Amino acid sequence: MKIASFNANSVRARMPVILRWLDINRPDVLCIQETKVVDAEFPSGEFESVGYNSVFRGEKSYNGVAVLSLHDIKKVSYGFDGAGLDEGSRLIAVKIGKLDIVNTYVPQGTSPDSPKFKYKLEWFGRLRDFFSGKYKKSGLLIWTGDFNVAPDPMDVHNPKALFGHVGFHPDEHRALAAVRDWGFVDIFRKHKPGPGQYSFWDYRVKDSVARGLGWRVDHIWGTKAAAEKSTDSWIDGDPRLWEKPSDHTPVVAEFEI
DNA sequence: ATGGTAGCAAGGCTA
Repeated sequence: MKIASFNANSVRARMPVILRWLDINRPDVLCIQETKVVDAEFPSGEFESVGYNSVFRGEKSYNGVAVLSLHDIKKVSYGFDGAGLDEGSRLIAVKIGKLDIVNTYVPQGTSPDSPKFKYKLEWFGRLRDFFSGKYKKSGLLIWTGDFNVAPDPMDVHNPKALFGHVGFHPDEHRALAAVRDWGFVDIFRKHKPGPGQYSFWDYRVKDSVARGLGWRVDHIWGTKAAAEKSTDSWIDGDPRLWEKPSDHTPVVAEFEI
């Protein structure tokens, strides 16, 4: 089973990139964030025509999450409450085969002095409660998506300069670690322990990709049982270099399931 | 990288 996560920064603007990447890689599951589209306009027909089922929850202009799969997508729920009345467009949970999969677009936080930053920290707390209330630590659970946090100094290109910035702030590290300590393993890091591996390069930084000015904020984590089933994980930097790219690129993990 | 680019949607917000 090959599972991938991609912050598309608009699913409609990114259709050529997504379809090209699906054609090359044929993942069993693709989790998408920042779809930026209401459900009525989600391009499910285009995905279906290339073999992918899809479930999704979005809103106008902002946020939005989706899961595409070659297989049946079961036990679909939206947001922390399951119905999507609260945070429906940032969290979608599914079951595909033996794997429970939770796809999140964590609030970005804007800046540490913003109310949105506090909201981001609280969001991680609600997410931990969501996991502890709905899943077993011993189960086969994957948490993936844009976490909007680089967990470790090696996950940013300049940890000294960026320390304390949104995305690499000690309060975020504590909040993320509290979710991790419920029972998650960083599956990418299990397979690729070295530095310099990024999933996001800011559009606003000139030649950010060529100059290596990236961040690793997109993740595939799993319970111990899921991590033990993983056989490899990598970041595919190619789509960030294609025409009309997202500012993120896909992260992938394979499982012997 | 305190400036810059991209997306949505039609001006300003979000990232």
